Amino acid sequence: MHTRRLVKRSILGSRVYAPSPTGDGAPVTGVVQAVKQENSDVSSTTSTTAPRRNVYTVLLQDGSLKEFSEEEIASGANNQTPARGPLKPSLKQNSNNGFGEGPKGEAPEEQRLAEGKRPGRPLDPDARSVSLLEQKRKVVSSSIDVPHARRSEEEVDMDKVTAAMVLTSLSTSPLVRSPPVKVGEALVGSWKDPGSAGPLAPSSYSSSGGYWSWSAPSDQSNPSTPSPPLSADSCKPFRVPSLGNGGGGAPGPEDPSLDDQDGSSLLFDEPIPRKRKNSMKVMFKCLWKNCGKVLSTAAGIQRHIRTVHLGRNCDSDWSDGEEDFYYTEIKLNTDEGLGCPSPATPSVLSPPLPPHPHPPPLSHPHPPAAGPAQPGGGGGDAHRSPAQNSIGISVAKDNHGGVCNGRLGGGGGGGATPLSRSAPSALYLIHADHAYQATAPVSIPSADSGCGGPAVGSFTPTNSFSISWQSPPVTFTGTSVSPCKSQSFGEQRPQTIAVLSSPPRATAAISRKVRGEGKKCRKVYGMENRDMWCTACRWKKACQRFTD
DNA sequence: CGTGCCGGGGA
DNA sequence: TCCCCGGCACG
Repeated sequence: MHTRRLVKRSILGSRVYAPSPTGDGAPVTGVVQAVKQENSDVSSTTSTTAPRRNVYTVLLQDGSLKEFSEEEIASGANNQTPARGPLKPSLKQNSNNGFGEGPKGEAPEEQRLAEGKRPGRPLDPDARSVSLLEQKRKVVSSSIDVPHARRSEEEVDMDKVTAAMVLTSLSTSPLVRSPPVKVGEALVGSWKDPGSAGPLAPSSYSSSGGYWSWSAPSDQSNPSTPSPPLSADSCKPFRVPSLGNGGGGAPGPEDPSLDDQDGSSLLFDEPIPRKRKNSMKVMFKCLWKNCGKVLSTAAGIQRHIRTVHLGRNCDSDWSDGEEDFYYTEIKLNTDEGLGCPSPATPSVLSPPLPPHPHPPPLSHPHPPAAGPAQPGGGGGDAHRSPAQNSIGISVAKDNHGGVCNGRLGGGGGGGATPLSRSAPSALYLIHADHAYQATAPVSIPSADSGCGGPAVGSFTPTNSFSISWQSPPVTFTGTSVSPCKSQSFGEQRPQTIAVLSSPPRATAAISRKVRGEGKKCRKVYGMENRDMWCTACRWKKACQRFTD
């Protein structure tokens, strides 16, 4: 297919680690500017094992150009990587993964993940995928990095960053669960037999979070559980069957439905106290400061980020995965929350803007505006540095209390780990919307859940949150959360999850928004001028014009 | 009782 | 998506 072409393309511009030119041992990152091949083996481009030597011209951070051999680049950073060729495998992977295909971020991650999880894969050597993963991590984490200032620090945080990164992308790839259902509809039965709970309704995706109850047992306690059918064929099957999207085509319309389905279905894994039609919605929110753009599809948001913020409009195919970090998956109980972006609400914009010492990131002109007070973020143009790091993931939403935040950040108030840093921005955005729900950092009533034991496997952020979000605390209080249903990352390190685990469950401020004291349209204009009201008022919604 | 607004429903 | 309204909580 187009594999080869993609490969070529993706190598240039790739970020790689290279041995420090100064010899101090610290690897540096650079961008591949050119590739030269020194061997005659070039002809056999396809073989991964063929010993051929490439020389990569790498543009280092300091702006200098340097040439490295594959080995150099490899040893520079991937020394713990079990793989052989440092670049080659990854490149191949990239292309295979459909890196440039469309909704990247989606398939690739899960593929890797799936591969990693599934033992005994005959086809692709695990090493390869692993190495890719490794490489990708490095790559992205380096590129995601903010100003150059904090180099060393970054190195330290690399792990967290990368971990979170992976989570991020995972969170946007619901497909990881879908294969079993879609591919093997007939097989479903066999999977759920291990008594892994019946909620799995084969025929309806949206009915329950069957995926999760399925995945857990099969992974942990039920070694005997038959592995998913598609394991036979390594990567591609994932996408094809689940998306029904044929070749690396347009992600477009299909995604939303998938996402939504997945998202919502997962949410209802546990017996939700009540109905509610379509209260949960998975959205993807751009985390660039002042850009609260919310799209319903991962692909969409990625495209948005790529074109608008990263300035990569021309070649929509090309992506190094950076977008993944600039958006977050969020769940909305109702779209209302994020919905009210700008509507003539001067007051909304006026709140004190926190100082933003950040110099605009290279190559992106950013007005010195600040993001926080922006609710819907419908906010204007402002392209800003991404919210410090979008690793907040869907979690972000729950960071209100910040109660637990400290935990993960190591308690450091000023903690500047990428993770903790990510929280604030996201928090702002959401907080603005649900301020009323978040009051003070109240801890969860429950004894063992909540912040106390976020790391406890059973506590899953995204889901439980979304669910408990509006339901009375009571429902949540207990351990209502079922063991395994983190919406976005079933099999993630609890650590990261911990971040999310600061559930919004403020015992207080449950009910409704405090009644606004300020004047509302009704008062201001009176009934007779109803047409002058803001639409919200007209519709008996929370007034948008005179917010408090 | 007036008001703000949530939740839900109709077109 | 736009619009309306029942109904609840608050003051």
